[in-house]
Amino acid sequence: MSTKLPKQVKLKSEKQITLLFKEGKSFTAYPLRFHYIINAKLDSKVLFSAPKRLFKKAVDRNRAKRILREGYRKHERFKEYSIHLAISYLATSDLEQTDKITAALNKGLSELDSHFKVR
RNA sequence: AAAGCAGGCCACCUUGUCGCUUUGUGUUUUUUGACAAAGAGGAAAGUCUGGACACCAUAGUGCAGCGUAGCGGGUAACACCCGUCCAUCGCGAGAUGCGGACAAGUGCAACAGAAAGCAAGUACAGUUCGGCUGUAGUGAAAUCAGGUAAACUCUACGCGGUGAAACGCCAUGUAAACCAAUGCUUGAGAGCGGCACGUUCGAUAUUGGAGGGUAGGCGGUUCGAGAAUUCAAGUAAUUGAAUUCCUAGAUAAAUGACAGGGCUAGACAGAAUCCGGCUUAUGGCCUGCUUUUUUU
Repeated sequence: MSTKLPKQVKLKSEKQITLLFKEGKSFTAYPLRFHYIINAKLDSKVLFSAPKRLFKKAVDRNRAKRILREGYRKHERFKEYSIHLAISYLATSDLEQTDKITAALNKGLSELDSHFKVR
């Protein structure tokens, strides 16, 4: 596995997304919120979101999602997991502090790791 | 030099590594993987306007409604642009536009005045003896072709609706629903945007076909009122000709990260069918001009 993140890995289907947010489990690692479904039949797929409610400008939404995607891209192991994952950015500002965000991302991902291993 | 006016240009640059989207090359059963090229804006924004395009009838007629408004020109079109007159503002460079019509009708008008329309009328003079005419007096204006249309109104010109989630196709495909043809009687009702006209369709039967919803894919979709350069016409907006170029095309939505250098900081801000404009947000550079002051 490499550090690539091609199109196929993104979660796109509207049905699967609504299922993920409705049925999936979730936890928070401020300023991020993780939703996930673990199922052996699933391919690993991920989506990143930044709500329009909190980020009025499209530039900021793009930036938040790019930071998350770049942080996730470095973690190769998740691409082999059978998981559908959504990572949402739920703070209003502080997009400049990329360190904090990536730290939160790492924390959340390691927590997710533990969840996965329990299964 | 300071303050100001107008116009134009740029939108941090660069090297390396990793990563994203599209296209091409070539490999492979296919996928993956490889290499190469290209990859956000001047406002991509607000959705305020004018079109193209698609469907509803080839988008019709009258009324209503809405928009525009000196004059001339430009344009696919416009509420936009150019020229020019006028008005207002500014010492000025310049800026702004609420600039059609009050010889159709209705309405409105501070103060003054008898009176600013339906009711009156002071003084003097003239007189064809009629409140007929003139002068004085108030006022911007006095019985009249005064003012006012960011008052109703009138005139001229323009305007049908919906909006890329339009629309066309593929695949999946259960039922009374959908479509076509034939037949039949009443023409209920529907397209139809506010009304009327007009026009198209139109209930139940038979036969044939495969439609709608949901999820998915392809097209529409980026070659265009296109860009650059030169020449010509025009005061200009703009137009014509020649040559060259192809310049984002995503779809839970592609441009990012890390490290180094220049100068350490680098604004507003992210395409979503496509063009013309307007408006708003915003960093910097340049050019011309105006006023004031100083020096020669």
